[in-house]
Amino acid sequence: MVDDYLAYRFNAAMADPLDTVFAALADPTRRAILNMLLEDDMAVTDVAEPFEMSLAAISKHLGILTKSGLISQEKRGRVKWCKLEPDALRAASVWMQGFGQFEPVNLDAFERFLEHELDSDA
Amino acid sequence: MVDDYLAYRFNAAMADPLDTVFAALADPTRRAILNMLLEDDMAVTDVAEPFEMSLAAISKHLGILTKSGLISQEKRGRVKWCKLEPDALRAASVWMQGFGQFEPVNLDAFERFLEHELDSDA
DNA sequence: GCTATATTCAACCAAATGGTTGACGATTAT
DNA sequence: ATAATCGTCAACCATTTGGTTGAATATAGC
Repeated sequence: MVDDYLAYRFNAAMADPLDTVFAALADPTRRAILNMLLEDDMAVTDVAEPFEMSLAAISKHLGILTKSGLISQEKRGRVKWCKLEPDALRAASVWMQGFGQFEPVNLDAFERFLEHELDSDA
Repeated sequence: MVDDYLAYRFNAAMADPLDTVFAALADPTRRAILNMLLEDDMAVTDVAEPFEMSLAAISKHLGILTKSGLISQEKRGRVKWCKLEPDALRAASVWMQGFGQFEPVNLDAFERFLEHELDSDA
């Protein structure tokens, strides 16, 4: 049907992208990583440096972020570069817009949130 | 310090609101519930009706949504009314805006997403 | 060819998540 | 008073999550 052409479907095998994106965002370590990548692309080791957990743990977090599409990883030589993929947030953002007409972004509030994130996570 | 006055902090006891909001949004059942409440306030039993799971399970989901602030519950008589609280999304929305200047909401895309959500979840 | 660096893999663990069922407390209706 | 309805609680279960450690696999440098 025409509907199926426009509104693509998910079978049991593939999870709704919103599931994985929101789940990825639910972890403070992962949000902190996204904030770091906002500044610049980074190697896995460098991403891990400020955190008090093992490199393997960060590697897992990066894997989750990659599966969700929020970042991409490209291996050049022996280092794997992590790059923010902000487009992946668009679906989630669009979904959220349905729940109220938010006033245009308040930059003060945004700065406070960013600040809090960096303080408490990194 | 002045900073602490403006940028309020979280101790180990209280979780970052973003944690709970994003975690709440990561579950398709809970997103479907939010979509239902977008239409109207509903009693717990009525929320549960379209789902293929127990009332107790839905009650738990509603508890999680309430803790996250995404909905509120008010008991009148023997029925507990559930009400959408879209303000809780604002923090998350603001946080997400930091990751790219999304073009103004595309309503076509939004409708497709809503449609997909309703089809696959309910 | 060795050695150091970058990253992942595999096995394991504790805690959290999402569901079930059955009993229970409140409230409403007969 | 008794019965039906609304919703939660408690105990349980399987699976997922977020972390650890130690070994393994590239790749780069000497």
